[in-house]
Amino acid sequence: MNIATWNVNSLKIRFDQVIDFLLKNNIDILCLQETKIIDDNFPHEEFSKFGYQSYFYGQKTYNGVAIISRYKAIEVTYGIKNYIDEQKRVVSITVNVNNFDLRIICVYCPNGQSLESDKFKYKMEWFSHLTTFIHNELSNYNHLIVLGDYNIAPSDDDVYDKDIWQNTILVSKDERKSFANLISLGLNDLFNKFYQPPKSFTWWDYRNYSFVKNNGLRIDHILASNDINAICESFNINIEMRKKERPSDHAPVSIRLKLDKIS
DNA sequence: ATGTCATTGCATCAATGA
Repeated sequence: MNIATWNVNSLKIRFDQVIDFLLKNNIDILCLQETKIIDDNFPHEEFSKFGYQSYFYGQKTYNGVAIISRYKAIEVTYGIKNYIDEQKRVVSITVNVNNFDLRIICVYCPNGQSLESDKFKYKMEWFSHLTTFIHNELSNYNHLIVLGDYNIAPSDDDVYDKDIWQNTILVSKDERKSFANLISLGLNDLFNKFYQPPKSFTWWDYRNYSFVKNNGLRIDHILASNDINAICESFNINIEMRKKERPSDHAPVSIRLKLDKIS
């Protein structure tokens, strides 16, 4: 089973690339962020032509998340439970595979803009509510994956230049502490399960020839409970999608699970 | 280089967010 996450920066612009990615990589479940499309305009019929169900939570202009799945959801949750947020950043589904419930939580964390910004306060508050939500979800689901654009580079290894990326948004102590705290609930960053080449990133700024210089950050993550960690057999950053004409500024990130080993 | 890209409003570009 192949599961992926991708900040597409407008589903309208990137729809054909999404289909291409799904089919070429035999993706079963794909989490999307920054769909930037209202629910009335979501192309669920187009996805269904390719055999996928869509679960979406969008708004005008900004944010917007969706899960594209070959498995029909037996449960869908919109947003973070017990947190009123007008920004559409989280959608979750439960699917039943081999008689096990698999919980998929698609997240688009706030960017925060700068450490002095009110948006940074929102980012930290939002992350705290996310952490409470995941804590609760982990007590209900043994097979759980939280994946998406976290807008946090967890360590200095996750930035192309640690002197430039120091005490700024996306790398600050507070953000890294929040991320580590989320992990400590009982999650595994699946990136760390396998050997990865140095300077592996998932996002490159559109400006300054960042991609050709590999001036990137690793801010898109797939976090999973121990039971999922145990059956994960590969982790990949699908960098080829970033090389395409008119790409998203993020590359998709994907994992493969060995379902016959699920327990 | 604050160097790109996508969206919106009311526009044939400026403002905004990332």
